[in-house]
Amino acid sequence: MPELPEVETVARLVEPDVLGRRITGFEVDWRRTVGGASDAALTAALVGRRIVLVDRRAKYILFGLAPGKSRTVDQWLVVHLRMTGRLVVNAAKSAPDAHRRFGVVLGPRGANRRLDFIDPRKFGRCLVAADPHDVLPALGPEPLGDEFEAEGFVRELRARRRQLKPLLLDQAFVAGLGNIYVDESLHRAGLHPLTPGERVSRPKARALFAAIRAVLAEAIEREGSSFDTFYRTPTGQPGSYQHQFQVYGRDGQPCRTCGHTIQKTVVGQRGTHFCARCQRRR
DNA sequence: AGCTACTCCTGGTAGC
DNA sequence: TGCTACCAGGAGTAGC
Repeated sequence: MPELPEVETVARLVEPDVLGRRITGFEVDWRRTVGGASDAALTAALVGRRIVLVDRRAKYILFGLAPGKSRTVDQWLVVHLRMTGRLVVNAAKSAPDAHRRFGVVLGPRGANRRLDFIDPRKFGRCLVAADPHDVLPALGPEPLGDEFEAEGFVRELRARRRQLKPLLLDQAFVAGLGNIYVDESLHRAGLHPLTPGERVSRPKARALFAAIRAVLAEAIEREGSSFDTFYRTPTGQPGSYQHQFQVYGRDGQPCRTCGHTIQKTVVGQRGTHFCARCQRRR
């Protein structure tokens, strides 16, 4: 599932193909993907503007749009891939994928292009807004950014009664983590997913802070994780971090640290993988 | 505050 | 082989 490393990879790889291009049109295949926005509203927000920046916040990809020859962003295209969303840049005249839900036609800079949003399960969203805050929910710090620092994290974590698994999945607590990287981070830090935040020692909380950053950075280096047919980079390549998984999807297999069998349970309706020996419950 | 349950979706797979 | 039933899961929302 696209989480921070996958979204970061998509944003980085799609950027050179779209930056500086002007939007000349769009094609809506599934209205709900654009939040129900009318063609008139989409035309007003998109057509005639140029993509002048590509950014990421949490699991959102942000396209900054500027009118005319301006470089000042006055509209945003905000994309969330959710479970099965993909972004691909195609030739403007090519036949769209059967699962395409939305396409943005990009005008001349060489051959015309089209930014296609492909999403078999239709959970993803492509929203337009004059201010991203109008469509983004409350989001915690970027785990790889400067605003994410150890002391603050330790303090916040130990102030919560919530279990670590749902707490780390909460985008308002830390932004960008999803099911895979929460399980991997907890294993690396040696913390049981059901441990309440307030029961985590200071050293363990620091270890978790470091684990989150290390896991995410390594996953970005490997362009994310691909273990089913869904996540691919915009060039069609799978990521390779799935080969580094210590617990996710490894239930029934031996822990690479201690040999104990990896378990899978359900926590808050989410499949949760852990090693009961490396991640003791206290 | 924070829990559970439900919703949105469909490709893949298990079971028969 | 062919059918049905069920599952995965990010995040928003409702109800408690």
